[in-house]
Amino acid sequence: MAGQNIVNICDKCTAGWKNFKLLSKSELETVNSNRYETTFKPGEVMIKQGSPASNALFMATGIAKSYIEGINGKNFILDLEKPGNIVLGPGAYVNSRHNYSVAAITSIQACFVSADILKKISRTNSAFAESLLEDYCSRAVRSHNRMVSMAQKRMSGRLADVLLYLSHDIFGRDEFEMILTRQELGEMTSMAKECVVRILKEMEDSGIISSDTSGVKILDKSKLLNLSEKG
Amino acid sequence: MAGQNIVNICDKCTAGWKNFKLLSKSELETVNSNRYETTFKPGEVMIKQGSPASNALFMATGIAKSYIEGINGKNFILDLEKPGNIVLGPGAYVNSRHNYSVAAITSIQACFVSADILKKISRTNSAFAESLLEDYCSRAVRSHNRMVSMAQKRMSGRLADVLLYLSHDIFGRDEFEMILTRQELGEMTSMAKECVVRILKEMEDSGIISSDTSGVKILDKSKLLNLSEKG
DNA sequence: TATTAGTATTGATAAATATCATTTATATTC
DNA sequence: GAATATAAATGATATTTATCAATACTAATA
Repeated sequence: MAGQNIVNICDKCTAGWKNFKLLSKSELETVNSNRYETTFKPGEVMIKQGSPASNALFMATGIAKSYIEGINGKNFILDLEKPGNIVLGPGAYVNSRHNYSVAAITSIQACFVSADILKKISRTNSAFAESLLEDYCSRAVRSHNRMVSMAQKRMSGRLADVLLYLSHDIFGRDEFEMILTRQELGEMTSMAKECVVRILKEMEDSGIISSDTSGVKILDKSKLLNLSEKG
Repeated sequence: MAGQNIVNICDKCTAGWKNFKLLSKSELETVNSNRYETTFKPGEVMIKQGSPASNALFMATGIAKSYIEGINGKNFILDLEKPGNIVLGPGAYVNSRHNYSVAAITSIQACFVSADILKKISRTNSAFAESLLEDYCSRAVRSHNRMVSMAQKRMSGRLADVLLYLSHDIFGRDEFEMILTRQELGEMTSMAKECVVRILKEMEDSGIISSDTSGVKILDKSKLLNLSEKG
């Protein structure tokens, strides 16, 4: 088994996927004896778009980005992955290829588990299968929200959405480390990095946030929510 | 049972969802005796965003649009639904609410089936559960493609994508009836209806398509593909 | 047929956003 | 600590896209 044992057995892993508790003892043992712990440094690619979707990825620690390698080498960041997340892209059930890449943003500890084993378990454990459905569906709902944000909001609204996402869904705090570069913020919001800089400055000038390269603090959440809603 | 019997029993329905063949005789009977056939006129709302996700919708004939009612009454069209499609939005596995609306574009014959019954069957029939996973995953892959299209392509590229989608995925022909208004084409591509008009005209002027209000014919598919790729 | 409502079209203009060039800051490495 | 690379910031400008206003078209209906 590769790497140091950050998680001795899956059911005791502090970052265990919530749905692992749906597994029987023997199923858990199967998963446990077929997982590969790995660590990643910031920037390292964990899953490569186009490669066979043979493994799911469980995030134990750190933050990663799921992103599509699009046109002319431009990326589009679909989502951020945090501890407790399972990353088993939809390609696993479509063409057995990863349809997006995943790369480490911070240092990461993670486990790879065979997608075939998870699929097999889902065939005999219906609660587990349903939990996979719930996972895909949650991501679908979030995708839909992203699409509306992109289609119907102007830059400040889209950037407000990402700041609220970081604050609420990733860090759970109003003050957080800015783990994304301006470039990456642009790849999440469909805007040029220079525009990210300008809009952040505007938000700072109007007292909505305080911000430097390394962190953001939300000073006036209601104004930020207003920006998000008014587009 | 409401409406006239366009589909006598589900396993014989000519527009049957491909995954119905995974059901046992008794499961099929359960579905069959708990479905409600309905017809819709163009424009009628079949599923309303925000309402309880108590039913799935099976498309028997006609074309519908799945759309999110977004900001300031603006819609965003997620997808078109054609015969053979099942529409069981992801909300069914998230918060039991429909997270988007579905409305008839053409005249439509469809069946409603209880979402609870489908969920229940999926718990004992793992092949059926897996087919649901495949369905959600296919839609996820398409969502991702849409997002890249919106984020990284200019208007002509996005509109090319929609024309190719209509041609390839909905009609299966190079010449097809234009069932969407310019407004709706804009709601699929995130552009103003006036711009849709102008880009269509440009495509016509450059010999890529011929087009009038009622129909489109793709004259030069390679140029259209090129537009789609070059953004 | 006249009327009406919705849709499509067109041109002019305004607004939003991207790009380019340059400078400054920050971090990393030797 | 100097050298280098990467990211951030800034201003000027070009491009893209939306909006507005007006007109033409189409289809349904009284």
